[in-house]
Amino acid sequence: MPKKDLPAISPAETEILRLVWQLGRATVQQVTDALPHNRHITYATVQTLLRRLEKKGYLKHQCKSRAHVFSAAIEKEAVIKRSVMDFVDRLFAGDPIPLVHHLAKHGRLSTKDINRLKKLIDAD
Amino acid sequence: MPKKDLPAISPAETEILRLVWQLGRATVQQVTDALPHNRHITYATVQTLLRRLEKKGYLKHQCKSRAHVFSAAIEKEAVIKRSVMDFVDRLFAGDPIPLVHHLAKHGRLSTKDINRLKKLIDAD
DNA sequence: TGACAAGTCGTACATTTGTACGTATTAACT
DNA sequence: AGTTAATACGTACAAATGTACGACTTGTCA
Repeated sequence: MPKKDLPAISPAETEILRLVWQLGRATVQQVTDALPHNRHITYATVQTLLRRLEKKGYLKHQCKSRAHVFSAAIEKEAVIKRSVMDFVDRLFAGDPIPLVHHLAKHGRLSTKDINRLKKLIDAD
Repeated sequence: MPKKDLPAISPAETEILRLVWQLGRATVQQVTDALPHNRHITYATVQTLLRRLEKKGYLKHQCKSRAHVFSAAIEKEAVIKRSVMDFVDRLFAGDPIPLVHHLAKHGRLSTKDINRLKKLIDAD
C-alpha cells in the first residue's frame, strides 16, 4: 500500500506535473519546452517546481548524463482522484452533477461526447 | 459589463464562497455553522476569509444590526466558469472529457445521471 | 444604567507559493 | 588541456495563504 498522505499540490505544481505525465519522462528543458506558449516562466522556475514535486513525493528522477530525467513516482490516477475530489468538494459540495452540467452547458461537452461517455460507463 | 479581472480565489476562500452561495445571505456565524463537521476552523478564520472575499470583490455585505450579512457581489456562474476552466486547464490540458470520464468511472456519475445530462443538453 | 454577549477590526505569523538569480559542476568539443 | 554550453543546486524574496488572537464597540436585557 502506497503512502496515503501526500503533501498538497499547488496549482503551478499541478500544471508541471501534468506535463511530466504527458511526456512520460522528461528533463527540465523538455518540460519547459512543453509549456503553452502563452505561459511565461523560466527554466529555473520549472526546475524549482520539479524539485518541489520530487520532494513532495510526486516525482522521482534518474540522471541521464548531466541532466535529470523526471518521471511519475506515484500513480497519476491517484493524484487525479484526489485533486478532482477536492475540487468538487470545495466548489460543488461534493456533487459532481453540477460540474458536468456546467461543462455541458458551456460548449465544452457535446452530445457526441455524452454518448461516448455513456458507452464508457456501460462498458464497465 | 462587470469587471473582468478578479483576483484569484484560494481553495479555502472557495469553500467559504460556496457556503455563502448556498445560504444565499449569511452572517459569519451562519457560515461557520454551515461548515462540514469534520472541518475545524474557528469563527475568526471564517471571518477573515469572508473579509478577504469581500476585498477581492466576490462578496458584499450589509449591516443587519450588529452583524454583517454577506452575499454574492458577482455572478456565481462567472466564478464557477473561471474556476472550472482553470482546473481543467491545469490538470487536463483543457480537455474536459477525461475529467467527466474520471467522474463516471469512480461511481460519482451513474448512467442515469448521464441520461439526465443528455436531456439537459438536448434541451438547449 | 450597567454588565454581558455578540460582533467587528486590526493585526499577527508561520508556511506555502510563484518566480527567479547566480554559482558550481561537468560533459563535450576543439 | 582549455573553453564552452548545459545543468544542477543553494538561495532568495515578496506575496498569498491558512489560521487565529485580543481589543474595542454596541445592542440588549435585567
